[in-house]
Amino acid sequence: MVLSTKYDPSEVEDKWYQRWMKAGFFHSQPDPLKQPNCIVIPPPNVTGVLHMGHMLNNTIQDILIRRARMQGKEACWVPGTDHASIATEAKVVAMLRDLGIKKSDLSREEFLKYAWEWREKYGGIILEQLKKLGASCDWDRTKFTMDPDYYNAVIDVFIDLYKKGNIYRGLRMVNWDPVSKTALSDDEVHHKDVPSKLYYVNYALEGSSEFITIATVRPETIMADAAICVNPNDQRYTHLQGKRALIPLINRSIPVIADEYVSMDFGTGCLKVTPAHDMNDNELGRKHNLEVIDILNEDGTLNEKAQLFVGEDRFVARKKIARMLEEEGCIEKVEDYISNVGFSERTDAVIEPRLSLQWFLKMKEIAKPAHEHVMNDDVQLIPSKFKNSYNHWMSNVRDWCISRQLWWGHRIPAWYDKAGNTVVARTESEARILYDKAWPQNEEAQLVQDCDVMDTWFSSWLWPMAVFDTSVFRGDGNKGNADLNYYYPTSDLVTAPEILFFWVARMIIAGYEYRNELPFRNVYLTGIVRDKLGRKMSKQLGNSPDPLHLIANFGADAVRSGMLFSSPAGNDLLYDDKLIEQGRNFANKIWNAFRLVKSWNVAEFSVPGENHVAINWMEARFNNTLVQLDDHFSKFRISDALHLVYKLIWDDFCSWFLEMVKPEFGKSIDAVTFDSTIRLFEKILKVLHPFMPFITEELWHALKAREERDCIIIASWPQPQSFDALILEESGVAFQIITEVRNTRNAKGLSPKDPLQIIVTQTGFELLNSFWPVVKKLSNVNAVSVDSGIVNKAASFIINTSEFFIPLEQKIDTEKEREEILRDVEYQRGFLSSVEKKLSNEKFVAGAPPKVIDIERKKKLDAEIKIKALEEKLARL
RNA sequence: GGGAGCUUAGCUCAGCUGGUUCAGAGCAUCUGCCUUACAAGCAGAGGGUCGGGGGUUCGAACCCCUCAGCUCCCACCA
Repeated sequence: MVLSTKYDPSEVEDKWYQRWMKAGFFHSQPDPLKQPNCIVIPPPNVTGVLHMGHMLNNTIQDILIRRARMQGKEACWVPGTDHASIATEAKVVAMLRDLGIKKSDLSREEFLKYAWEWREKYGGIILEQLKKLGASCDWDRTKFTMDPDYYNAVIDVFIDLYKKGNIYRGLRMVNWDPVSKTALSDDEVHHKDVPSKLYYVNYALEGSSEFITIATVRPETIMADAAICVNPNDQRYTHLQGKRALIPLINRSIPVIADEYVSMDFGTGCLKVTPAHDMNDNELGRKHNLEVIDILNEDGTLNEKAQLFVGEDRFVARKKIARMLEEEGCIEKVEDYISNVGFSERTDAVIEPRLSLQWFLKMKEIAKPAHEHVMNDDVQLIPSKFKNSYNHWMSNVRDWCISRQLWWGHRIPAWYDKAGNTVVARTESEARILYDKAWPQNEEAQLVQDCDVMDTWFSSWLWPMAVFDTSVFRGDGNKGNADLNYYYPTSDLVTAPEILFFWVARMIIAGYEYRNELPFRNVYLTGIVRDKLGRKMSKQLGNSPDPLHLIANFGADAVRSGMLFSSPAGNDLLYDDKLIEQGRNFANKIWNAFRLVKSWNVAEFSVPGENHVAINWMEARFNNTLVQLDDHFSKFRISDALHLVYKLIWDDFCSWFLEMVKPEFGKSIDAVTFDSTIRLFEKILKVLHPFMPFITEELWHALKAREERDCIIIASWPQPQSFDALILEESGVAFQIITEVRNTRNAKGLSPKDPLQIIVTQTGFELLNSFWPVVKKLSNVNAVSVDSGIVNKAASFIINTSEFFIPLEQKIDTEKEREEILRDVEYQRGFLSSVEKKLSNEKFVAGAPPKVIDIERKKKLDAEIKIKALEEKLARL
């Protein structure tokens, strides 16, 4: 069979993925004889499509899980999707809009029906895409955060935390979108600078002719004012504290209070406090027990409490009020001002800070164990620099607003009567029982369930436990099922640093709350994938390549390794097509190494002869690399690990080893060398497998005939074996000589085909030991002679103080030679003098460790010998 | 405004406890090669005052101070 010189991944990849699935290699179940190694996937949005961030993330997880599997651990990678309430609901709303259906025209049940249909249709796409990448997930365990049992678990947790007194309902400022009439999370609000006006408004001081002037960009909110506030250290206003002022136009009396929050150098140093319509004012109001006067309707128009312009839109009202204030003479002046305004990501409406009833989880107590166990490294963050921001966040943790004004999600299990009496229960009938017990006199009262759903993170924070067992959250002392007890705590979590607080911290909190245990031991935080301009790759910007196209064009192996070439933990990955090409080229290199080996004729009864050195050397090199490789893995230096394997294959195996043992054209290879080569090739494929699963599996089978289930995916990870360090040292010398000879050829314009001669002293010969045959073969020297004498008319080079000569009668340019040697001597002298200076420094000799001094002495000696040799060489010319 | 981090070759980054060839790797560039596995390749080469300045030390890319520039997170000044 003629094999193409180009590796074609297209058929190979699908074929092997199917076979792995069919053989059940991804499947896992508790095995007491094996060590569990579990990763739960950060569940992608159910409506999502694969982007480059997912690719990187999941490649790393797959690498970890495949290596664990090969190490004989019970490797379990649990996949799944997140219902992503906000994102999904937005998509469904948009889809309905295209159909001419408004969400407001639908009942909750009707809307959810559409949402579930949508989920059925598109929810599995992203998981199918992961398969293309080669993700070796245990697909039988696929979980969705709104699976019925998962749904109930989330409800159970809400009820449990409510019973414990950790969940409460309260008024809070939210980002209100007056167009879609819903609260938004902070992430959905974008701040923009907009030119606006700063109005200086005079408030009359009660019982005085004096005025207080405040500065505001929102004069329409003066009717909601609850106080005027000055800085207590502001001597201009000391006399005002404790007095009262009158709101212009409506003449309502408000107190003048003092708080250091007010900056003295902004505006006039007097602040109007409007607790209902500003986040900071609200805090201030709470601190000073101010009245909250909400003058806005949910659509952004003014209500009766405003007294003026009732029913007018806030922006219309602003202009009218400003004019009215002007007419009344209450405006001191108006300045142009750039104000930072929040806009809705979805409707682009100006966000209105608005008070509303929301559910909260008290965080301070519940977060304590999660805080401690990260700080003491029970849960290890990689890279550890994230501990700092984790610490900062956990030290200042605020109560978590867990309700959202949406329909798609886990509905809050709270029921209210008309008076606002509240019961929390799993079902309406349970709620009824609780209610009747608590308010027996209200038998006839209607109970209505809360309309809101819970924050998405309030379900995904249970993920590492809930994927195995959703029954442990009932608070009935359930100790969990066999899977949970076996796989939990999981081993590693791989995710993006952006959600360290949203998700990771909360999973740790839930882990300690419901299992008194950490959810995972290591958190590997990947970087963000950016384009060449440093922008985050996103669908909106359209700057992200389609991962599936990349896989189709280059192969999953190439995409995986390409991304990994340049992505240290916690550092952003600057995406470049070049990276993927590098991955593809790498796959091709391996393919061609295979083609070479495949082409060999094996002579059955021959002896390895001189190939012994090559085989021993490659074994040593492999084992040496393996030790470093395992070390990199233990520290999650995945990119470094790949670089190591890359070098092992490209440089050591292909450039050196295969060239060493490659038979001359037309000749056959001896059986021992051939078998050793196959064995080494297998080992190399094994350590590459986690990174490039497809090509390694393909070649594993192409190298030799195998049993049905003898696949590399479950082959054993090689154990490092002791190796001959000396042989690596000797090879270093040999490789230097080969390079020098090649250089000489380059410099003298000689073809690699022209055989050369090397003459060397006895000490030089000993340096090489068994590597002479290798040198002869790879540098194409046909003879090596040992001579203690000096060779004239020769190119020469010095390695470890021994001089090597290549006789080249005609080709020597004495002048050029002399210049080069002089330059070298000069360098060596400079080096020597710096070493001597160091050694003659008493403080150095007294202070430095003996090891370091010995090294310096040796450097001195070597330099002296080298200079002597160079000078002799010079004399000869 | 609060917090964290970064600055090393043209680019992306390693450099672990201050001490061997420690100034590195990959990519890119340049030179010569279609040599019988691979031009998606082979053999070589050049390229850096380790952001600036100061200090500690026998010794600093690494520790301290300072200045400059960049990035991220949190809170966003009426």
